[in-house]
Amino acid sequence: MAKTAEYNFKTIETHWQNYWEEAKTFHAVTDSKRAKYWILDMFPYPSGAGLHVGHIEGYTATDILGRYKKAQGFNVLHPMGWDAFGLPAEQHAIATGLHPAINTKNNVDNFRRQMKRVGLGIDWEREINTTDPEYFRWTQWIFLQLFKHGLAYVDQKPVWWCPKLGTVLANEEVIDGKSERGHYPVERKALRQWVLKITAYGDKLLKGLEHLDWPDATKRQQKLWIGRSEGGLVKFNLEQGQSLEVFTTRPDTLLGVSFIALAPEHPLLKCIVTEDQQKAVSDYITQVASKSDLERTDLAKGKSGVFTGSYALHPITQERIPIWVADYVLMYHGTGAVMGVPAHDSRDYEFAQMYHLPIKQVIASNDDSTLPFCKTDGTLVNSQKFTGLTCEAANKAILTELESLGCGKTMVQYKLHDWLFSRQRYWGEPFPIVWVKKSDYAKLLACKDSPFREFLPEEAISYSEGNETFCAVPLTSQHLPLELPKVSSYKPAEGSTTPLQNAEKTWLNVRLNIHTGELCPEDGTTSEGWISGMRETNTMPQWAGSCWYYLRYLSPHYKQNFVAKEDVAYWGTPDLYVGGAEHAVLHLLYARFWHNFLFDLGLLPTNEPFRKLFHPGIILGPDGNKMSKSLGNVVNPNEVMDEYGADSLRLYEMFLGPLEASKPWNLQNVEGVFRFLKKVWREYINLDGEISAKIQAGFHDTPAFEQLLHETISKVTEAIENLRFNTAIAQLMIFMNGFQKEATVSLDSAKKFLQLLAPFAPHIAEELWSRLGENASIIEASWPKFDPNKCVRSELKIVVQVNGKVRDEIYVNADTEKNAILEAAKQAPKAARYLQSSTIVKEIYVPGKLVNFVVKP
RNA sequence: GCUUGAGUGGUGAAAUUGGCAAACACGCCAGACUUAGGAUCUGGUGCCGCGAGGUUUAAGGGUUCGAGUCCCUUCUCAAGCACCA
Repeated sequence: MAKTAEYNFKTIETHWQNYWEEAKTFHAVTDSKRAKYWILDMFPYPSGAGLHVGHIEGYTATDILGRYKKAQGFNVLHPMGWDAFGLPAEQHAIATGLHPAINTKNNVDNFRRQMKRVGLGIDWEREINTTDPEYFRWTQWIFLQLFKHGLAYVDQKPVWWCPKLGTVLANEEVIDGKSERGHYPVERKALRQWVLKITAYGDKLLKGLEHLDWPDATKRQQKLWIGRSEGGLVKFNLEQGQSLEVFTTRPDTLLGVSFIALAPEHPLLKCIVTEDQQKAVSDYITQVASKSDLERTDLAKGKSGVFTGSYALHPITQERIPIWVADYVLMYHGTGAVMGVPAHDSRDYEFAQMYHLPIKQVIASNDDSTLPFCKTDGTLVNSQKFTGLTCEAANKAILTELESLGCGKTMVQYKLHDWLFSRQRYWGEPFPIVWVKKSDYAKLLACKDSPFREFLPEEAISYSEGNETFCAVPLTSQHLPLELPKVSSYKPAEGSTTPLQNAEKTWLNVRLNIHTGELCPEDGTTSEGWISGMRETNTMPQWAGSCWYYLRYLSPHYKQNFVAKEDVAYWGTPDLYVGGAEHAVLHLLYARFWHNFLFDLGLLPTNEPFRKLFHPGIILGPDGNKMSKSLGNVVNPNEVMDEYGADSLRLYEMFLGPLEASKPWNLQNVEGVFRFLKKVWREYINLDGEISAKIQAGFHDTPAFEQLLHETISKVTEAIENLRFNTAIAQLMIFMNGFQKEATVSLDSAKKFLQLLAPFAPHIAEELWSRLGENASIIEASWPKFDPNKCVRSELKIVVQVNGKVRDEIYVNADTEKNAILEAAKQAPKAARYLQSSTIVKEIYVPGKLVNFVVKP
């Protein structure tokens, strides 16, 4: 390349980006002899809008760390991929008729090009894409493992349905009664859906959190989301014979029960409402049903309810307890019924007051017993033989009593629900499942060596329609990947719910040979060993592919398994995971679930995927609001790169503020970092395009400059380790200001500075490095070593305070004794003025820093 | 409402265990070099005051020789949760 005199970032940046690609600078190879460092970014959804400034913030941060670790001698793995299934590509397909794969490929190409333009040191040979059949082959395979082990099932319970998106959503995807994507209203609807039994991992997911180096807020959020609560299940017999169960965390308050409240959706209501209450109850249920869930859970409104006319019998006292229906009881939590203890639960108290139900205090405390008394640090009163026990003791005693009466047991309840795992979309992984009639399933069960037994669960997964029961047959490894069929439309047809039902009949209806494992389109013929079935037409949610993508980076081309044993043995799990906090109870929970599960199968060496997690803050629009199209405050990073270059963009984003802070985009500051880079260039390259004469090989730097260099090495190193890139850049600027003031600087120091700069502004660093005569990439050179001896000062500055106020400063030799320093401090002219007419009552000396005289007038 | 964070110049922000508040940068002011400056360099820039000096980390109180940092109260903002029995 021509050695220009100007800082021509365009030429430089293109040149070094090509160099890294050709030299495979960032290609990582499994090498058990070297220490590894694996940095993981949350992979992006390749949207049509291209890379935005938030992506660049996180990816630059990890790139800086990766380049730094590489210079430190680590075998660094910094891969990238695409979370490419999802709604926008599908909507684009609906609008244009173009297959989503085409749109996805264009977007991916654009994202990759932009990432290269930012200068990210990515190992592109490990690029993965969740929509690649060779990738989702293993997503489907892991699903089948879950299926085989009884962790995937179908259910008809009411689920969140979003009419606008035309699909069901998981609990975690519903925020304040609206869809996470698009903020559309959702409603409850009963549909047959696939569900993953994440609750089976509730305890493991909770316990596993303890040892993770994650932001506290994120751990707390997951903990609350899992919402483990211990308590008891209490059975109340009804007067007329049936029984109902309630879950309670407070068995100690059992003797204070004065009513029972059922959720309006509770199935028992159909048969227990007495005749004279029939109309009131049904009117009430209709009224509640017309409200959205949001309205129902709105705290601003009071509680309401209606008496059913029926009574339950208290399991211990045999008292008659009225049964009510009340909207504050939620069907989807616990048993959908609660025991009302007004004296010790604020909601029950409010309800009892409103309907004049008895309030029986059964717990009292010495210092405060105003009702409702909801704390658990009291003792029991009015509770027969349990009176006098502490709450804790009573919880156990009452549960034991209930158990012996056969109407109670201890129980752990989770707020976490099983994970709704199917979507009514086209652009997702098809389920490798075929539904067959129960009678045909029996044939399969009878065939002991059927290939279809590979993923067959112990208990059949089935659903009924009319008089027929259908059972789920898992495809075998041989059938994977099950690719998406061509469809006539990406929208569900009238009367159907899924787009895949638009596929050819030859895809939808198939025949299986239970002996050979063969699978072919249905042709209406029957012969021995063949059974007929229908494909599952739901697809998996976008979270599926992101549940295990990080593992695929380790063996992206491996055919025999989702990851190669030797690769995962070497790389383990990421040393650092960087990505947005918005996935706290979505991706970060789901991926932990899958990883824990795969660990339990013995397929992974560790149970937790992400030991260390960091959330970069959101970059806000210039107006301080979240960037959004509707506010028109979305900024385009390309414009900055056009005008100032990628190195400036990187420095700018890192210099905006602490990485974890939300901070507004403030383009004025880009000038500062651009000037800094121009200054670096000018100091190294003279007007003829040659190395500046100021940089001299073999020159001995002044001690002060050497000290500045080593302070800079120390501060930059520490700042990178702690991801405090803004302060690292400030220190680089301080160094450069000092550099500028020197008449001559050693070649050695000039090189060391470039090495410190290289992770942040890699293009200019590489360019100057090579102009200084180096042949290899700057990142191959080992990171400068900090020498504390260079920073030892012979003279110390001691601040002199009087009564805590700074009055003067003195300079002393580093080896001066304490008493001599105190004496010198007293002599300091400005300080002496304040000491003259007073008596010193105390002298404080902080070694090497300050002296404080406490005086009295 | 509950939980958890945070609040420092005109702006983005710095500040090891409590030890010189405002580093670095933007902006602004003045100057130098220039035909020119959106290039570059030099100096200044928290607030009050001509000055000596005083004063300042949301507000108030406390602990301490000493508090941006620790404790208490209040206010504001952000995030999360929101009838979870």
